[in-house]
Amino acid sequence: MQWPLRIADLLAGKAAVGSSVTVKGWVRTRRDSKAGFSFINIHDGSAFDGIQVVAEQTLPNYSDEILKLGAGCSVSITGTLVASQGKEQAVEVKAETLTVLGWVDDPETYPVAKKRHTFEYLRTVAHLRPRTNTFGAMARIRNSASQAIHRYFNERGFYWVNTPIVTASDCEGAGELFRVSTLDLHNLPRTDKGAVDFTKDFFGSESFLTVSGQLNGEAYCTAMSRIYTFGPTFRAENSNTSRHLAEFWMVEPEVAFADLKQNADMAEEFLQYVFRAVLNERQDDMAFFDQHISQGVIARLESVVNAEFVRMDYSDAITVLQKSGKKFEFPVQWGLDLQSEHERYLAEEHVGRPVILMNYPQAIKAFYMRANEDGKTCAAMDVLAPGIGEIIGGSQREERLDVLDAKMQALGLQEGLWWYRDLRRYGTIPHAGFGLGFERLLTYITGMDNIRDAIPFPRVPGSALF
RNA sequence: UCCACAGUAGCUCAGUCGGUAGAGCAAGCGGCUGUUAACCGCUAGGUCGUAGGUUCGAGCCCUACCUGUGGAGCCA
Repeated sequence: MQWPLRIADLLAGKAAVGSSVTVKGWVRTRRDSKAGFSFINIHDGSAFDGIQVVAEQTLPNYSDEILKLGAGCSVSITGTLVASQGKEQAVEVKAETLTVLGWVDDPETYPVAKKRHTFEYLRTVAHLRPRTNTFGAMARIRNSASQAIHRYFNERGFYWVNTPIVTASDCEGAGELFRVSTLDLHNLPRTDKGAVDFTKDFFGSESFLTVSGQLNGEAYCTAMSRIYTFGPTFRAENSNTSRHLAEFWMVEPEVAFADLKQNADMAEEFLQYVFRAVLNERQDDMAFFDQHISQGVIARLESVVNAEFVRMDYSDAITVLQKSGKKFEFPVQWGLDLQSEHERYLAEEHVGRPVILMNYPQAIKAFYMRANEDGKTCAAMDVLAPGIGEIIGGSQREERLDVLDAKMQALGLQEGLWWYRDLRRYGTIPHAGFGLGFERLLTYITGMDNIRDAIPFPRVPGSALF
């Protein structure tokens, strides 16, 4: 199939000046010259910039259509690609025909006017916000990062595994789960004892939306050696912050025959790979974020790409915090989890770039993390990034059946997760992996403040609009 | 869930001591110009988040609720 050239292609010089081209897209602005022509800026989403179309008054529909074009109208233009006389662009299209495909029915109330809007307002018109500079740029960067993630793993022999969205185990980890059910809430089936009878439910048992693909991922890891998941994840926590979504995308690699050190090395290489790809592929969009959203984001990413991440043991981090002389709201003491303020101090002030903390106390980490020889800590790691805190959490997994059994028994998990236990009964191996919140990665890349602006249609407590 | 702040024109906001609402941008019309967040002029645009209450009188004071934002907790 022969695909038509996009505006990005025209701007990149893929059509010769003087050749006939067709541009289809949406009007951003129109400026008229009384010399008898109009400038129309057209965007089609293929690049940060649009292309300028010059429409002369000799066009048959000039006065009754072209002079009425405004932001949001869709058009198809055929004309000649010419060198621009203006300074802001190299080429423009001299229109020979301009067809209006769709008008804006009420320009005064068109939600995405030719003016600055707050992100807060644009969330209320999320179906139209991809037409703005910021959200168009975000959509392209999101895609670029997604593709880079798949490429990184593919080039290293990983298989992308599609783990289930619906799960029957409510013990995948901490966190509130969304219930999935077809039972009639107004007329629930009951057991003899009066409890809800979930054997009558669609799946024959209580079921939920997944909070992580990791446990299923481990099953494929212990056969395919290197796998990763990249898909939606759901948390029903009532978290109202700029860093939380009820529905978000998570990347979870799982590597057989790997230990914690290799896991940390992978996390670093992975982040650098993705950052480098976005910096290369989306220079136009990154320049916009750097200039208008968060000054210095490009330099920040470049420094992360070029510098080795600092690695630090949890125990040493505690010492650093205690010796910092800073007054923290929450106590710093070995055995306690680190608070946002502590993580921020370590990444932003003490180190100044991403830092990988390793070997946390077992008691504050998940049951599947491998117990260390000291009997107190486990092979867990968190990658802390300046500005957002924890961006990656991972660990070497507990592969010893007896050690895992002891932990699962204490939590009452061995019945529901019998199959997870089987992975240690049948050819167990050392393995490790991590989880990365994709939208958090995007806020870090772009410098956007609110995670709701890093996903097309955000789902948060109290809102599942669009 | 907790704490704080906010809700006035399509959007962003101002509104003094409680006395029946104003600007900028956007929009419409006109002017000017190879323009580029164009510029200049004119016009239109409001049940002040909702429901109660206090008062002769509420955008303003009080109560409740709703919604949004920031921070905390939980986490990715």
